[in-house]
Amino acid sequence: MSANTASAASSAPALKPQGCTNFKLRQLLRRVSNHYDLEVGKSGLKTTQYSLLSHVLRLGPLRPGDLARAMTMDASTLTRNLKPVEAAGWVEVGAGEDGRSRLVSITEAGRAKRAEAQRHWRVAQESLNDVLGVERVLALHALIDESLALLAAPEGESDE
Amino acid sequence: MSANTASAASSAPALKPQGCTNFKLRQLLRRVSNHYDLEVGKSGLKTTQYSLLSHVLRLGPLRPGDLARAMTMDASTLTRNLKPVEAAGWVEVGAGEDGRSRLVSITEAGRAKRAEAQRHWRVAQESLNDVLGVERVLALHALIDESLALLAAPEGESDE
DNA sequence: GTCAATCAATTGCAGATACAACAATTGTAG
DNA sequence: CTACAATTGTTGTATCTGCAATTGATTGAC
Repeated sequence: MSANTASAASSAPALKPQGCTNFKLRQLLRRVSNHYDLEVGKSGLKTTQYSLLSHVLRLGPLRPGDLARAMTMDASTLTRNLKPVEAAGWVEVGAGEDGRSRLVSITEAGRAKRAEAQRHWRVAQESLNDVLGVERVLALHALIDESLALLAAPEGESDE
Repeated sequence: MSANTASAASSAPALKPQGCTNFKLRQLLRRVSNHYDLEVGKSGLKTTQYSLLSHVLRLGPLRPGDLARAMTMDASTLTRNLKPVEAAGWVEVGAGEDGRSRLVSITEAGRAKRAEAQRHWRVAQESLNDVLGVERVLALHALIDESLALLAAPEGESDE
């Protein structure tokens, strides 16, 4: 795996990456977000809200904490992101088993809105595939997935 | 799911990308941002502020609009992001030639702070290179740069 | 049975992001 | 010289983001 500095490789002069990965990612996200929002926004959903609804739909009723973990975001961020979506009646946040935990579920209106937004999302995704080229998008996805796996949460969910 | 993923797209019918590029990018940015912030934060700068300072340093005194364009962000975002950095005395926003335009420049304190932060940034970048592998980071940078070029701003910045 | 440690979620705080609307200035046509 | 368009930047509004501290509830230790 860690083929570090392939010794005397013919084509790998082992150049160091130039520029800041964080900044580059931010730049790209801004552009890509804008691209999706232009399309998904037609449904009245922000693309972030579409992602949120999709996760709640797929992962069924679940606790906020688990949802946040599944989406790789801070629990407090999720709490706030749920607010407008809940206010719109697209999700419900009810009581969980514990008195401390809750359960997030999608509503009927949420299902409908999500389905509507999905059509727009698909257009946006196809359009992105066209602009960037399917192979590039595939490569990007693969890199992101690999990177996410390597940058696992600081939390210890493995053995302990 | 399929066990293929041979990647070689020589003649394959090109499978479609799975998942939402926007969401994936957001996930990765969250993790990567956190990674940088843990290190750069030691200098008292957010990584975004480090990027801002670096651009002001490199592009010399320049107008907010030009800076925003260079950083691929909305002008209004820049206005606000400048606030805390200006309040800390790291940049100055003075009058431009026009009565309407201004000029953003880095201060001495800003230069010092940026140099300090740069040392931390370098640690974070090297660390990221280690965790992800230099080749992966290089590939990611290349993909991002290509994608940014293809997703050029809607504005007409043609001919130059 | 009581109290501390733990867990789940929220709130305080600070910043990042952008679209739309606005204000100020400058350029230009008439 | 005036009225209108174009340029430049900032606010209003809304959302996204996360760390630290807090609230509320459960569990574990004694």
